[in-house]
Amino acid sequence: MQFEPVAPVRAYERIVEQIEEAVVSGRLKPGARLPGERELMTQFEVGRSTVREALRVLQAAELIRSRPGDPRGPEVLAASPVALQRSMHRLARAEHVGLGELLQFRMVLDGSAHLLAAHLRTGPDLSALDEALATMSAAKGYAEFSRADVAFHETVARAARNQLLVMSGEVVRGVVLELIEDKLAHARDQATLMRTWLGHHEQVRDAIRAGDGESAAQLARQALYDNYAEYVPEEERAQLLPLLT
Amino acid sequence: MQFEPVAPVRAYERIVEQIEEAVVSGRLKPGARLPGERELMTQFEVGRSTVREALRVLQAAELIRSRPGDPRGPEVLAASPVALQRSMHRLARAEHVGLGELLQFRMVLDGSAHLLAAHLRTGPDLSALDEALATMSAAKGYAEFSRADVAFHETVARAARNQLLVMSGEVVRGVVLELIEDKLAHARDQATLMRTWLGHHEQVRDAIRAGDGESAAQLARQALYDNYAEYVPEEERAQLLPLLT
DNA sequence: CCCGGTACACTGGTCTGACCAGTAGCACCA
DNA sequence: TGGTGCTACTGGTCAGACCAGTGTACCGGG
Repeated sequence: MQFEPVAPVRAYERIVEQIEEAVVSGRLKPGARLPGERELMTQFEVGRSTVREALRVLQAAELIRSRPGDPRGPEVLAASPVALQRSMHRLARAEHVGLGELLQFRMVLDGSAHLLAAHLRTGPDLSALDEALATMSAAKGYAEFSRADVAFHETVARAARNQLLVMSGEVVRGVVLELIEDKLAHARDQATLMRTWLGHHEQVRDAIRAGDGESAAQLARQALYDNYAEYVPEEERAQLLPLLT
Repeated sequence: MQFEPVAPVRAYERIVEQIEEAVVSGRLKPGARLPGERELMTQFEVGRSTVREALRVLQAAELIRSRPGDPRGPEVLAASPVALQRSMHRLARAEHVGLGELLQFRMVLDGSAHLLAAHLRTGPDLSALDEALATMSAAKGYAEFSRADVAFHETVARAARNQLLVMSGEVVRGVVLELIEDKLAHARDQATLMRTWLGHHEQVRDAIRAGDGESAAQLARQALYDNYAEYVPEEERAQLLPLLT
């Protein structure tokens, strides 16, 4: 016979549960408004501090947002990956996940996304890719180019028809960039960098158009390796190689 | 010239920042204790409710845990993926991420983990795999078998030397199982199921031992497809096929 | 000497009531 | 009609209080 540890259930937790259930199940749609705190405390029959702690938790989870002065009450937010991103970011820092692992993970995700995109892409996807490329080549300045680059990757991930891939990719991309953005900012020749990236992406686009998943994945992984591996500590670089076969 | 939206910074947020920084940077190690709430309110020079809201947020992020009555104060927790899991779970439900996407994502992660494991595995990894298999074949009852199965997958992921892969795998596995556990529980012949899984895993183990990454990845993905595809809605099943080449 | 029980100081959880800065919406005015 | 000032009300914060429950130090009995 196995028993489970028992912990007292706090009042604010019950409130979180109820509201979270309503939001996550879709009963409360994004943009909808919760009653104000004073109203909630009569509905739940608790003190305001208890209501507030519950709202704090929901706010930390990016489920709602509340601003002082708004008589319409706290707003229900659309699901977004930023909570996921925060969690992963924290975990990466706390567990001392190095750039090597991060890059390896991104090679896996991006590679798979490209593979799937090549097989599942539709006409509109291809147009979107062309458009993203055009934006990239028209970009002046590194900041703008970087935004366009993100858009390109998102387009690919979307073509792969998998939101998890889109979001995880987004998250890891963010964490990777955060770790090396200072190094990138001081890169000697940003113009050359941008031209190289653009060339890479055009190759990828062509492979996806041709439906050649293996090539697309291969190109994506190789491009990541070529551009970022120099920032990875020597001893971690070996574990990236199996992904380049 | 670009401006950014400005939002007032709440007092509790500043507290969260300070404590989170201390925890995530490792200045406060797991097991360490924070001062009690009354002590914190004098240190931060705020009221207790403000301190409490900050602690609530940190608690929701699984960074600390506090129990009433403990004179040692709130405890700093070790980094764990459960916060990540909660975020992903919420997102999966709210965005209506279907079983198809989930399974696809898991095929990507597990496949890559197996590929890497085959290339990077060491002697102890192989022993651990053998041990996990022994536990599986000795398991009596489905619950025990399932635990051993999880352990096997974790061993593989660990052999791949990538914590992100380990954790993401864990998360997705959890969500997938949650979605179909009821169907699985009523499966007609659990004994046969278990025997099939065991056979799959032995093949995988052999491929990893042989260093044949492609086969290991292939076997892992195929096994997932064979066992779970029947629960995936017909129209989503097509997008799994590109991963089975 | 060790051990089980007890008292106590203190913890976090919750409530009440209050004040403040700041907002949305409305009535008012030009 | 279009701007403008007022006002009711919001969330953020504080102070003080009570309670159930915990850890520990103390104490008495074996």
